[in-house]
Amino acid sequence: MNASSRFAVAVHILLVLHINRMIRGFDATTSDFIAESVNTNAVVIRRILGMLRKAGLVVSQTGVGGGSSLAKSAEQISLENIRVAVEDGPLFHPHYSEPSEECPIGHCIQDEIGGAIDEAEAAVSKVFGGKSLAVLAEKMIQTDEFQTCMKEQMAEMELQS
Amino acid sequence: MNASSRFAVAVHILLVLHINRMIRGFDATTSDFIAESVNTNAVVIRRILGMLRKAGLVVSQTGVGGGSSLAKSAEQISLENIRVAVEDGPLFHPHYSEPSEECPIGHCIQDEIGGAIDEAEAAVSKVFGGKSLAVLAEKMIQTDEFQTCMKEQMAEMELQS
DNA sequence: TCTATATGTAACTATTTTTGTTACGAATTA
DNA sequence: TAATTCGTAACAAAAATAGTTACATATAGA
Repeated sequence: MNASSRFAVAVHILLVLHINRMIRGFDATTSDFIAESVNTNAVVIRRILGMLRKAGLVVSQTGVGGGSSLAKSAEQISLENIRVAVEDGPLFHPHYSEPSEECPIGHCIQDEIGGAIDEAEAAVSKVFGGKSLAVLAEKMIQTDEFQTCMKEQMAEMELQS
Repeated sequence: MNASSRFAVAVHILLVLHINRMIRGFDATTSDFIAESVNTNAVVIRRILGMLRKAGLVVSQTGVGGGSSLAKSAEQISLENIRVAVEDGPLFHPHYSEPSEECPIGHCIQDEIGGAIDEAEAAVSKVFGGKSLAVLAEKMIQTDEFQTCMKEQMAEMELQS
């Protein structure tokens, strides 16, 4: 593996916020709730929520009844917005620890390879930029798997209340 | 930063092999020579050369006068060939440590996000697949920086012999 | 105002990945 | 046989990521 899992987790987090508001009618979702869905520690979730907050994708509130929710509509949030918010730096290293100054190749290579890398990154941005959280959620909601699982959960919640 | 620097180093290595054969007339280049250009340990270079060998991009020979050289023409080697040879696994994690089975989102998210990631990877492959080592080298050779630096080096080599 | 609930963040540990280094056997040339 | 050169194992060092505990701060509501 190459990159961190923050991107995938961030998408998961935002999907939970979106779906909780759309389907379950929650105004805000707590980091504990999200942590259970992702199956990790709530602090890990809060860390990523912090990055998403800085990027203006979510808002959070402390205290009773607090939690996080989307700062914009799901149509206005692209996967590229999410990626940029949580993955820092380029997809590929354009260089490494100081190539030799004496060698003509070491000297010039970084510009050449850098250009190719920039193109690749632009291509990734275009793909992710064209996919909104809303569309992703829509596709997910329509799967049988999701419908079945959601029904079970809602039924459980009814019983408990 | 996100990924390893192996890709950039591998491109550097192959450029050295190509240019040493084209310009300097070397049949094979030693890992020590490459290591000086990249400015790292020769074992690091041999490790990456091993991956490039497995991918059929270079051939190596032990013993006096040995070293490595390109297994194909530089026109037949694309940046994508190089990337695949040295970077394992996907550019992005499609998932992370087991999301909750009970949560409908954790349950379904991986397929949805996986599709987007596959598209992004395909875009990267296309960009890198369209760039050959030969074209990269050609561009580099034509820079003033390279020409100046190369002349100096060749002059030094004349003096020494 | 007091209490329960949540966040925000620092600090620390553990794990994994990558890189650097030493060492040495095997292959090759002269 | 001697001098090179590779291939690879073994280990150390460094960096990035993820997980955990702890606690100050903010908020809602009794």
